[in-house]
Amino acid sequence: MARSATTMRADILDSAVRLFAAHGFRGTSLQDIATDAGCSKASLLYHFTNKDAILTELLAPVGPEFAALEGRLAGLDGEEAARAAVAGLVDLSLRFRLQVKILLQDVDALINRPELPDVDGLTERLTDALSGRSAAPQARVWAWMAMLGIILTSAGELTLPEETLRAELSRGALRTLGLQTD
Amino acid sequence: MARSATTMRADILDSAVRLFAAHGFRGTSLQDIATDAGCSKASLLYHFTNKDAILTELLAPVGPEFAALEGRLAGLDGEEAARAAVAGLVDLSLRFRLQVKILLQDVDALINRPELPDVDGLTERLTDALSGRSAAPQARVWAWMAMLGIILTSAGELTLPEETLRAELSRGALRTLGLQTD
DNA sequence: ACCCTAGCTGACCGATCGGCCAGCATTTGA
DNA sequence: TCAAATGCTGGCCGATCGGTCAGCTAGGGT
Repeated sequence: MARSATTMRADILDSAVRLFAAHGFRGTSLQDIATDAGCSKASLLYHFTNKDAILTELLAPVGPEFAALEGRLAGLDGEEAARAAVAGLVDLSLRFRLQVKILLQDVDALINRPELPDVDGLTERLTDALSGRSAAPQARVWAWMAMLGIILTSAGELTLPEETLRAELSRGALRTLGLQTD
Repeated sequence: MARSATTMRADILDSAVRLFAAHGFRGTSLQDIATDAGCSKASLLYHFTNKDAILTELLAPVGPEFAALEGRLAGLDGEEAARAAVAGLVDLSLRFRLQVKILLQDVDALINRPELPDVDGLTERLTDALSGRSAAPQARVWAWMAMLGIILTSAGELTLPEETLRAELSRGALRTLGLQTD
């Protein structure tokens, strides 16, 4: 027994999340993950029932976090809700950069997974919060959520310190949404 | 001879651009394209040397258009350049929605193709145009270019009339870049 | 009438994919 | 000490991938 089951699973997930983010889910083979994790392909399938289960598990922590954010937003209204949503989503996206990238790459195939947050619900809540501010709040919400996702995935090109990135993302989001920034 | 060579090539490209945009380059097989185009897989490879050649050809019109835009921007400075870039990129992205979606889905694998525009050059030019306006203009440029791309690909969710979309995209971009909007 | 050629196809190929399984090696508990 | 359980692996399977090829069919030029 080289590594404990817990360690092995963690190593596999670490390799998988990096490779999925770099080359996409379809573009990463089980052999790629195995090589990166330093074990055999068969060993992967001993610890995980199949390739999909690996994806499910590494996305698992994302869902509850988004749900919690949505719960927090439920008690707020209008501009207050929008500002809280911006702060929350920027924070979550920074903490789950690789997962966000994976989601965006195969968004059409992954969007309806049960373990993922209800993006439609979040979008709707944001749209409601901003209603009356524009003829097309829907477009703005989509716009900055998209911006948020992609910019976080440009890790290679964007070599900004995390604090600068966080500030710029929040400012850009608030501006896009038509809210005043300090 | 069922269809002329010209018609057949056009039909194949039409099927391919839609399927690549919907399911990604890797997620679309030659058989998928053939079925959609109403011919055999072997017929595809009679008209195109390989799968990659199909992608190359349907992306071909994008490169020169972006190069032309970059040329136009070369004669401008500062805010004027930024506003022209916004208008130009919004226009191009609206005209090449499917191609932009394909590019964004496999951006890491496709970014360095010779037939594609020099995105780095464009980004650099925009960054120059905005220098002095922010501590991190690079982040803003990336942000709204990303936003622009993704928002255009959300065709299913976003059912806004093109004029509204164009106006919202331009306004959002200008705001993100820190420029005033009427 | 003829043939030549352009358009097209089914059958097939090697490579690679996700996944399965019999069995080996190491640790653990009685 | 020894058997059971756990971690792990090489080898194999069927499916599917992109791509090749010999050959069929239908017009068009002479």
